[in-house]
Amino acid sequence: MSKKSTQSWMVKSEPTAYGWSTFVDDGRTAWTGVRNFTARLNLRAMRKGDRVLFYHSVEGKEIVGLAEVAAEAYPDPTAKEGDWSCVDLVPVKPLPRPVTLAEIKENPKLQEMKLLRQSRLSVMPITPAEFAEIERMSKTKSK
DNA sequence: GCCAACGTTGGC
DNA sequence: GCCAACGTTGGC
Repeated sequence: MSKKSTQSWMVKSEPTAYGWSTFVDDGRTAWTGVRNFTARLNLRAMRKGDRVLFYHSVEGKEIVGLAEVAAEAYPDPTAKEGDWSCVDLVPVKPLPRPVTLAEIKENPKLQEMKLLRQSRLSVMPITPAEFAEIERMSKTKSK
């Protein structure tokens, strides 16, 4: 039998539009509104149980929590035209402390992250090494 | 099919 | 508020 591999991802959201605390209050949310082909590809590659880092863009500019894919890609009900997808996410836990964009920029191990390389992408894959590093940072005091 | 113009995102 | 990066659109 084969062990299911768990992929890691990151989604970005402006906290004024939809922040972590609202997400926690909701308990579950459909990640709708993505209108970018690369992001759509990533949404469709998500598998139930995959880990998803939740990043606050514009205000905060930090990774605040961990979520999980609860439902794989299905047609985005908010799309009036075009072929767009969404997934369902559930919050798992807040990070012990947020990991800021500034810290990520300073970490040599995280220089290849899409967050830095392609700042406009709102749904992106995270490598296992990057995920582990972010997890480690979140358990360590910021300077 | 190229490329200039324009719109959007998101950091600063 | 500005601007860089990037995606999309439309003229040719």
